[in-house]
Amino acid sequence: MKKEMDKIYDGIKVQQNKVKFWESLHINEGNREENKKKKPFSMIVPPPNVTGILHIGHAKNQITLDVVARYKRLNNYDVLFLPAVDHAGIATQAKVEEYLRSQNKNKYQIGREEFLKECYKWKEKYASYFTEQWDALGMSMDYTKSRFTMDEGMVEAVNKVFKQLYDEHLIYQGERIINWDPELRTALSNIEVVHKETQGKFYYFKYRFVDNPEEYLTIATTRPETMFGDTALVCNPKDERYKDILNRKVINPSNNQIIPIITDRYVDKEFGTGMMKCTPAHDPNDFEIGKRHNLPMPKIMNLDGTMNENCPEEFVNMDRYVCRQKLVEKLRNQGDLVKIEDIVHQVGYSERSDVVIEPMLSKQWFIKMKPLVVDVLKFQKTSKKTKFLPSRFSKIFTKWLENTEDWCISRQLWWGHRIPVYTNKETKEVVCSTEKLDSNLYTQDEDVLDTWFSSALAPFAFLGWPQTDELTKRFYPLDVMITAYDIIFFWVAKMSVDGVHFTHKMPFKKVYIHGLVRDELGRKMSKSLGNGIDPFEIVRKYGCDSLRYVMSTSGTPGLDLNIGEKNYAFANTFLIKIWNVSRFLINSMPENYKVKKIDVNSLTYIDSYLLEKMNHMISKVKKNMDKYELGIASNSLYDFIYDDLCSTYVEMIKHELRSQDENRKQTIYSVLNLVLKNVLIILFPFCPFISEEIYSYLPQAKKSIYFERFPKVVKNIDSKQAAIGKNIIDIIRYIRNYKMENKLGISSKINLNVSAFENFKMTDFSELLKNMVFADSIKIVEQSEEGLRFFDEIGIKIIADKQKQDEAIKKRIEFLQNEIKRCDSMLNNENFIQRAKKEKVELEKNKRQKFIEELNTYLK
RNA sequence: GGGUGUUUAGCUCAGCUGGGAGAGCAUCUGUUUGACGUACAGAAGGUCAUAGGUUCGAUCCCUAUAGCACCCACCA
Repeated sequence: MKKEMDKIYDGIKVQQNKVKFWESLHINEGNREENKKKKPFSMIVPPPNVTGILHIGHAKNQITLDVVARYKRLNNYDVLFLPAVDHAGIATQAKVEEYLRSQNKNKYQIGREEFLKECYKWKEKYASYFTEQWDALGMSMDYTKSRFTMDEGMVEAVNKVFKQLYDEHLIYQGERIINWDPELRTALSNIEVVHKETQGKFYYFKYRFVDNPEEYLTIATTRPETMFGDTALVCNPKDERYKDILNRKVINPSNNQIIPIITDRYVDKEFGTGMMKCTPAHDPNDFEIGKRHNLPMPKIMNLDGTMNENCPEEFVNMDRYVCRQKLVEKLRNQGDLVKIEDIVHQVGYSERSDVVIEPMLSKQWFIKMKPLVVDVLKFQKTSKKTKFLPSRFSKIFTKWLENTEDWCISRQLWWGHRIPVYTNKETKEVVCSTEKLDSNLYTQDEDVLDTWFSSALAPFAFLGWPQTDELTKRFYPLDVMITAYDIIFFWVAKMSVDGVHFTHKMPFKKVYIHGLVRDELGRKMSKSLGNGIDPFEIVRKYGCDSLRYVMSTSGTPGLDLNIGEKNYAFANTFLIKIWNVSRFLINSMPENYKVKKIDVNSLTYIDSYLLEKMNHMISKVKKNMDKYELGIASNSLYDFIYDDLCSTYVEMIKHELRSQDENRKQTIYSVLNLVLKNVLIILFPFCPFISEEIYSYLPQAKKSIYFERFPKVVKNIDSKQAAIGKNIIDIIRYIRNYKMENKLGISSKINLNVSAFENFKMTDFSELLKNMVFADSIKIVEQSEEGLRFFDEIGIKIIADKQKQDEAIKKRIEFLQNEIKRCDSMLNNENFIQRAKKEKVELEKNKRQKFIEELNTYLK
């Protein structure tokens, strides 16, 4: 009993059980014994944070990866496609703390050990959510090798890397100005700070001279509360205006302390009054000045953003912004406020907590980036460099590396890789050790490492480094890293640095950068706008394939893509179309149809035409898939299915399928079977569920479409036959158009005069035209017959209403005359003849010749 | 302040070695309800941001200008 396809395409039903089915075939697993002779291909998933739910950006990224993985498998590669999740220090800790608060607890009450247990619980819970979500996206990753950035192997890798960098003096501890997040109470690296234009105020205060309080300097600041930490006023040494007052001292109006006036080249004479205040412990530039001049560096703020005991008593423990207001008020009352101006300036915010960052002097761990970066830059100048797609990102990448500063890697968190540095309790000796040291003798550094410290090791550590080289030998460097442009600096750059330093290779051969997903109006998706699209909502509505089709095929590499409901509906319509045509074709084939190879000699004109179109499509898809141009690739598939297969070919062979001509039908079956199979295989990487489902109804299908290989072109197609097929299609279009223009009605009967070359298969042709354009009778005439319209060698004359026909001919003549004029103007241009490509000139000449010939037939 | 991208049909976007402007949606007109949640056939709609330049020829290459977007940067 033949299995019947459902009448109606149900994207949700179609995907049922398939993920499990594929898993049972072990085809997603890399490096299996039976595949070791194949060429390797490797990718890792940019690990999402364990904090929760995959959003549309993840969907875009991960589906793109998956399309590539499936495509490579079809091309007989042994694909290693490795899933991972990131422990995401700050983000996860914030979530767990939030949870604790809901239980009326906090981390200090339960202690570090208990807190970490909570974090692990959290991680377990969300890591399993990810598997569910990945299944819903149809991901074909190798779960037997999945990794977590804090699993045992990663701990070993992180410690090894840390120790080596430490021993090489590339990791150091230093007292420097860092970005402090008062909300999360941790240091942040520079790239975790987002600068935003913010409405602020410029406050001007009087710094009075000690020797004459009536005389003062006007100093501007945007952060008055930092005045408590002022230890000098500074001007440029070349500033003539101030050269006479340099030996005098001024009173800091906020705390009445006496501070000197110094000079430093940093100060810009032209800016403001040319005199600025210097707060070494709370501003990176002031810090540098302070160091140069040995200024005291009092800190005036607590770690939670409140004022500390170095401030006048009335301000101690006051929030920084409350303090700002109170202080300004106080100074106004004292008569030390000159004016307040509104300004818009750039203010740094924490990427995570969105509070204003406080630059603060603090002891932290840093990686010395310069020497590491130099090696990467050297690599990028050789042939072993990593190629970026689109290539402009290569410039962005190197530019960032050239300008990067030391990386602050310590975080004052509990959740993460603890810094493997220990202090001997007695001798105070400091040691870095990859092994945990006895806590009776040593105390370990309290801080943990920046999350990106571990994810930077992903390309080789996920493959087993340093424990085993089984995978790295075969799959490292990774073939491609696919990611959005927003984490080039966070991740791609750091992976490159560690990759080059620890493996002496760039960790990936190619980096494919895609854009961010936005809404139809090009706006970022955000909670406050309520314009976000949950990818799983789409999956529930249309099924996974529609989402996958949109995510992998819309947009251009490197550019953002604007997507709305319409796109998904469009994709769904396409899938419905494929479903229906497949159902029709499969049902048209006889039960137990035995697949036969195509016999090139038995093909009709339109068979050849279709197969040649298919060949084009196959090569175009392959070419573009290999360039990661998924959108262009899928477009050619789309066009082929809609135009060539459905609208043209299937319409043309319908009547033949109903005929009694068994030989002809056998030929059609063999063509249809091949074309349909190829279409499904090519569609498979994009929309695996529907492809697998329909495939299973094909005669003599394999167990899974996975066991098919990417289609090859059909050889020995007679391109002359195909060209005639094209002529016939044009003739049909011409006749239909003629009817439209002459208001004849599409099914009105017409008569035709036809002239063709000697071996033209007239019966095929007339049969086809009867069915396609209701040609009642077809009369064969000589080439010289009056009024023939030529399609290459086939001449057509429509016999209908004489007057209307004359009009049509008149129009045609006009058109031809214009075309000839155009050709002439080109061909009469000597420059064109001399300098244009020969083929182009030839082409124009031939065109002209044809036009003239046709025109002559009318003018006779 | 520096840098990058972008500007093509009403909307969202293609246009990959410079050689007669394309798709989807939306609009309109036909035809069709025996693969198709309709589909098919067709129409309309564009000085390809603007101004120069290179070229026999420019949507495509170069220069400048403008709008939009993004990235980087310590200007008090």
